Amino acid sequence: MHEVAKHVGVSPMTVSRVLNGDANVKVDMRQRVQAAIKELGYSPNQAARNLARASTVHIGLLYSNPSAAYLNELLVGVLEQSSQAGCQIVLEKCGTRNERSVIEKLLRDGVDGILLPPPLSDSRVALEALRSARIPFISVATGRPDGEGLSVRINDFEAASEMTRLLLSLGHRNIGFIIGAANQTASAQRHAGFVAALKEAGIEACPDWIRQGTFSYRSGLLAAEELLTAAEHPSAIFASNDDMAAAAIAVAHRRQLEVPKDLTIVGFDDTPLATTIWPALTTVRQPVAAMARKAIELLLEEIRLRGSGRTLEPLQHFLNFSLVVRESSAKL
Amino acid sequence: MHEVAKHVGVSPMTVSRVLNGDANVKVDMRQRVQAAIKELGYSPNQAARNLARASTVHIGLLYSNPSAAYLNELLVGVLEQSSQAGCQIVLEKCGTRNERSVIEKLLRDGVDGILLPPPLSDSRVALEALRSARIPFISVATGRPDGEGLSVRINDFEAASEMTRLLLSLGHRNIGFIIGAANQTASAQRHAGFVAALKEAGIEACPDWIRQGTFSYRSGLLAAEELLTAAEHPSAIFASNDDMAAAAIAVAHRRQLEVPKDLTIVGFDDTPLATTIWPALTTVRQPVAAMARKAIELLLEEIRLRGSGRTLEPLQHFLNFSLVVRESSAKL
DNA sequence: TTGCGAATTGATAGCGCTAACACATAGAAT
DNA sequence: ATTCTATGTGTTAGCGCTATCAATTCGCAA
Repeated sequence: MHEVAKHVGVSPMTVSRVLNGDANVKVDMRQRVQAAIKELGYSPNQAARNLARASTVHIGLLYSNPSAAYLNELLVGVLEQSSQAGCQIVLEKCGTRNERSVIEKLLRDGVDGILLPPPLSDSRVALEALRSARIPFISVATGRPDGEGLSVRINDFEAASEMTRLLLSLGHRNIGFIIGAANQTASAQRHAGFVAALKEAGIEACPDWIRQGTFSYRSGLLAAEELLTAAEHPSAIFASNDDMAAAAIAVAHRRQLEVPKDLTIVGFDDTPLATTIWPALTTVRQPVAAMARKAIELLLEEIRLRGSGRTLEPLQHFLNFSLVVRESSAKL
Repeated sequence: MHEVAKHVGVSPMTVSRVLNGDANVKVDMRQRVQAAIKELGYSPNQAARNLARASTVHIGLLYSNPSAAYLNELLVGVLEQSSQAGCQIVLEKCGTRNERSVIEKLLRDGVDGILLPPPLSDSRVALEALRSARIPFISVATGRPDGEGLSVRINDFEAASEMTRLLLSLGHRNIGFIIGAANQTASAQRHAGFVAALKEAGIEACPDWIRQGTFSYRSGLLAAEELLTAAEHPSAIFASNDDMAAAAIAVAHRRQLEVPKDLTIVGFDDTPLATTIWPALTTVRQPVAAMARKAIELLLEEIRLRGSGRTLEPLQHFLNFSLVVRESSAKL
């Protein structure tokens, strides 16, 4: 840092201020410092920053099994960003009934903020507990209505619409849909996106071909069973996540239906499962690692701001999804 | 730390020495200090240690997609241990052909040690590159013969034997086996464990019912297809990992065989997939998170030792596996 | 007994950064 | 013109720990 300071001809303190985004630095000063930082390839020593600040930021990561599919990629993103930002992650597993007590444990442990992956990001109890504790938190991949704190997500509605349009473009008109867990807002948005895209194409969604699931493989099995039992069944099934799509494939195979020759099946999320099974799933890719990184970044900003009395305004940060076409979909 | 020092009536330096396992501390002194540490609930500030040591230990974690099943749990363990130990993790993804270049990149980035999860832990190329670079490394879940550096693993042979004994105890005598990828030593050990347990029960393994797989779902599909096509098929199939077991279930269902009523299928690893599918897999649980923690711990020790010229002797650390009985297995 | 090396402990000086305050300078208000 | 405030920058003093070397103690041979 001294190098940088000398190079610009200022005191190290000014460099520090630039690094920490202090408001009281002249614009051209800031730019000169940033230029020097880049030129010298300087990167701050996190250990020293933490030591000088006399505290390391601790971020609680509350995860629960149901979202195990995300966890993998989420952790990759969290690990990257946290080691880069020099904050510590406190992992805590939590069931569906003990959110409150686990959150209280994290608070006792002195975490400075909490990261909430699904399905916790949609848990009323958890959100209530966090809000009343007035601790900064951010939810990942939730579909909560705007204005309720920080979140990082993709546009589930748009993603589902786009996937539906893909199915339509493949010639499918009779499309079955398996809705996700009712308690997760993303489910409703995906469902709405599906219906909207159909309507856009002048097709009325057939209620018989829409089944409620819970995001679990088991629920996918049941839903697909129903969809494929009818004398006349859809030519394509759009499941709200990969687990249920995988289940649908299993059911299809049991009924001697070839995928994708006799039936197109697509999923959502692009979890490892999508490429494990055969045929590999056509699905919607969520950039979970990137979402995790962004979430940590925003959360740290919020924590820093709170420390100085201010606060980040409610913000939904959207990341781009993408369609991944693999072997489970085909032209009708 | 000063508190502790005052409490014992020594200088902080002595406390530091105890913490770092310095050899030159009298035994009773060490004990008094440790007692005080425990009594006062003192825990060292990692940021300060890293700063004072003028360097943070960086551990490279080289992962490749094929082992995605482990990754999740592995990362949980890595995250916990690394934040506790105050070292930084450098994640690096690597394909099957570019091990060498990725390792070189990690070395250029200045990592102090490397953690090798499967299947990299069995890659000759990777091991060779690491050995010639003389960098500390540890492999997780490899079956390499003894005397080749550090590793943390379970006893694959024993685990497979025990699972086989479980199948035998359920009354199965005609047991099919799907071998794992030929290039991973754990595959051979699992296979050997299976054969040994059969022999122990006075049964000769039937070559027709042993198929080579590659740990992939796809290979499991092929192998199971062959095993179940024969007029007389086994009453149980033991797949060397969960992916292949899941594939075997899919094949069974396609052939209208109920699992476990008509066919018992068991896996190995207890990946998330085991509980995703239905019926949930009876499998062997590897404590991957614990293995990761232990690996980080050993690796740090080795790095520290190398710094002072010594070195940890080649060591295979074994952790306990366990059998997890779920719905995919039943009495004959 | 004296002396000497080894073993053990203490004192000092930072590691790289930032909080807190001190100090300029410029413009606004009086 | 004088005082005041806001803004920008520099100075000082650590954050909690460890490397290094100095100081002390101890055991034991001469």
